[in-house]
Amino acid sequence: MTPELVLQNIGKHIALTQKEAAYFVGLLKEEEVPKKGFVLKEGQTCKYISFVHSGALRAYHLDQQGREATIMFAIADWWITDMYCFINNQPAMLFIQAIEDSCILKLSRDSLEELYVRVPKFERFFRIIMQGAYIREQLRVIQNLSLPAEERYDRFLSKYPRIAGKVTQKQIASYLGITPEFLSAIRGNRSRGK
Amino acid sequence: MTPELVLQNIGKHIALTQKEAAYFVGLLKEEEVPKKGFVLKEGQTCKYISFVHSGALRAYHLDQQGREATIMFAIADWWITDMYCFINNQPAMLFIQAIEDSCILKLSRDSLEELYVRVPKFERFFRIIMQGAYIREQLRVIQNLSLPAEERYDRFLSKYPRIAGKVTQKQIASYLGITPEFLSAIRGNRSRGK
DNA sequence: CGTCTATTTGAATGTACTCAAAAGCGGTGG
DNA sequence: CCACCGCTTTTGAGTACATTCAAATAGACG
Repeated sequence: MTPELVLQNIGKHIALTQKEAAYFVGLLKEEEVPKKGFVLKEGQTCKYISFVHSGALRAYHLDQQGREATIMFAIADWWITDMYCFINNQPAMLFIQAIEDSCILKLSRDSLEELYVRVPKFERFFRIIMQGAYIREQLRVIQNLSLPAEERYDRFLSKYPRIAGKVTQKQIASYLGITPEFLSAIRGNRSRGK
Repeated sequence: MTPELVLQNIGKHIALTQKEAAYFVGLLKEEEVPKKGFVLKEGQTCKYISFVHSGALRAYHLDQQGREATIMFAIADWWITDMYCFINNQPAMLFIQAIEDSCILKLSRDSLEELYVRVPKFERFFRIIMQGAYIREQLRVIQNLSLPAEERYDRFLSKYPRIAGKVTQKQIASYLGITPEFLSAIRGNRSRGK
């Protein structure tokens, strides 16, 4: 796996010298994750933030009644982790699982701290990443509060068409906060024209 | 109003020299906002991110049916803005209104960009602020998806006791994503011991 | 092929909403 | 200081959106 994609991802927001790029790449750990393999399980220490080089991952939370709530999907060119636990060194609340065979680049918390010191431009890079993540979550909260399930489904499809093609309806339902049965009903109405 | 509180807020994450602090303070614009006054209205350009020096603000979104969804509350020592619109120069989606007489310090987008260039430590500061905001929103999404209204209410009270004391039930209901009538019913059950 | 899981369908149920009206509370002006 | 007005909160009846449970069908994978 060449590090081109991740360097390109970073290049969208900051410019690195050859040396800086080489140093950064040296901090990354490659990992191949087979479909259904776990990058993180609840209760483990979340040591890494991961860049998805190829494939697709899903982060979800299991509640007391054993129901899954999908927190996010990540396809190629996205970053994913259990941010709360990564930052606060807490046992993970989330499972992160491969939806298809995937290839990721992991950056540990310690490496990241070192990176911030050695190449402060990365403070900017991750400021922009965090900002984007915050905005997306906030838009999601607004939509969850103010739109009915059917419209949330529409918006999901139009906002994330590439993801929609890779995941099951059950997973979409758990992202939208509804049951698979109800999502099926929504789709049923729709195809019958009403 | 002395700038001590905001400097202390920043001092939690980065250390500034006298000069840097003075430069930063020079970028801020003070504003007194009376109870029920607006810091931002939907459709306006959101030019500022605001630090709450005293008082309390509420950000909310109005949907097509005219229902309010409360996005966040901010009391002294918090930062607030319509982040999506602040960052992307879009017309505001949110109203930001004072819940009580408040005093805020506003930092414009242009000033902030300049600040990032002149004092790059602020990249770190806002990286940490954004990170915290992202984590809070993500936890909120998890709880909205996996907890019933009654438990979300409990958690709100225990997580934000200082806010709970300042706001109406109607506002709490709109933060939790339920109607005021239903929140009232929850509270009714509770006081009757069940 | 056969097994496992995802999806669909339908009936019964529950959680939360709407609408309406009464009661409470806070602020304002006479 | 009290009376009134407007808004919040409570209460209740009827309703709607979404869930649960169960079973049938369809797809994916070894």
